[in-house]
Amino acid sequence: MMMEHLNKFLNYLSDIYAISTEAKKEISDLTTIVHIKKNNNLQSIGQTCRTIYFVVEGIARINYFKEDKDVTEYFAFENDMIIRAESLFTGKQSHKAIQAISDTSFIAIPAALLFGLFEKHHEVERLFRKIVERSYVDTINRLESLQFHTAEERYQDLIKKSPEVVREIPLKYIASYLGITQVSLSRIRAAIS
Amino acid sequence: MMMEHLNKFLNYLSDIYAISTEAKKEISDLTTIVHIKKNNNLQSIGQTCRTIYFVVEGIARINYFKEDKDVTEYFAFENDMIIRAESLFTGKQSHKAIQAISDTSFIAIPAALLFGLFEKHHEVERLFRKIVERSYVDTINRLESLQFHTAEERYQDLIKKSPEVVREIPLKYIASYLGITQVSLSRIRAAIS
DNA sequence: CAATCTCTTTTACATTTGTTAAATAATCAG
DNA sequence: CTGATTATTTAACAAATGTAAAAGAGATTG
Repeated sequence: MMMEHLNKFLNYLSDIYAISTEAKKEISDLTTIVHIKKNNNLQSIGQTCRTIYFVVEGIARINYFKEDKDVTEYFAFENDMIIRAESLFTGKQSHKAIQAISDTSFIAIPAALLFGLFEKHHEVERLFRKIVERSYVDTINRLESLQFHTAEERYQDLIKKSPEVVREIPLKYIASYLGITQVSLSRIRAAIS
Repeated sequence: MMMEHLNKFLNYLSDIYAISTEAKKEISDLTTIVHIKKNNNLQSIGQTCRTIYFVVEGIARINYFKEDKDVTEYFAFENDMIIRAESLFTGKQSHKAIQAISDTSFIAIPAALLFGLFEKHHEVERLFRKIVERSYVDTINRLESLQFHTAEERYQDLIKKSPEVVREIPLKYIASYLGITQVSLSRIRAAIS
């Protein structure tokens, strides 16, 4: 485990909720680092998700197939958590994969071990609760955007909120993330420029 | 507080995560019951949400206005929690309201007091974490449905998963919940019958 | 029960988005 | 560098959804 990678993760955690040095140490002991090459999967479709990931470097996405079409559900950049929550929290198999969009380094934490820490360190459970709350709020906001904004509004919002997405991620992935086809996204891009 | 109402709520909690009698007692002490008449608001747009609700009886929804159009974000039936998470968890004002669709009885819990219990009763925080996790998973699943299913698929799914929605809720609310206009929903209904 | 109000459907037309295929541009491997 | 592969755009047409207005159905109230 490279120290600067781990520190990036610990800083991310501290910004959400400060925990004791002791707890940080025990969390650190659970981490391993995983390097995934561009376009390779970190996790495959069909597995039950039992691991929590954090992107130290690079870009990743959660994706699935809807009638042979590759749909991107979520993008994770440096300093983002990436969790297939619908599998981790239910114990059901995930029909989603985690894929590296560029060469990416992840910190991996076995969920069962992290959950084990909750018994001893109440504060770790609190930290994790806050992480889940944040992800939940992000998802609610995305739902609102998909529910009643036009595709063009959604694209403009994305440019504004995450310009790095449009700069660094293939448009084909962005299209399905926005809930439209690539052809439609091309048209929108042509119309607004 | 009517006893059977409180028991309904305590049973709901037990099904998610079993907690001690002591903790149950302390949660119970935080609850009040609120009756809201059909079409009236329990919470209005513009407030910061500081209360957690549970529907004991009746039907409620979370709604907001997008360019003068009334959009339903969420339906809550008997035995559902109803929380404006994007405000409660961020401290920001909510641009969403909670409205009773029929005469509805809610259990209300001041969030600050509940969060206060977390200090003394680790198990209460765990219970609440699990509630948030469930809501998060539900939202992820709805996101997936909005992202890449047709309006007709979304309507059919809703009938299958929640037939009571279509039976008991005005179609104008269902339309915006599905992300479409009422005219479009009428067409879909005509097409499939 | 009649009048009014609200909800739902229908119609006609405009707009957006999807589909398929082809053309162009960009990237990658040898 | 060059050919091959992959990504993006464009075009033409089909399908889905939106908009506005009106008609019909259902509920509510005096």
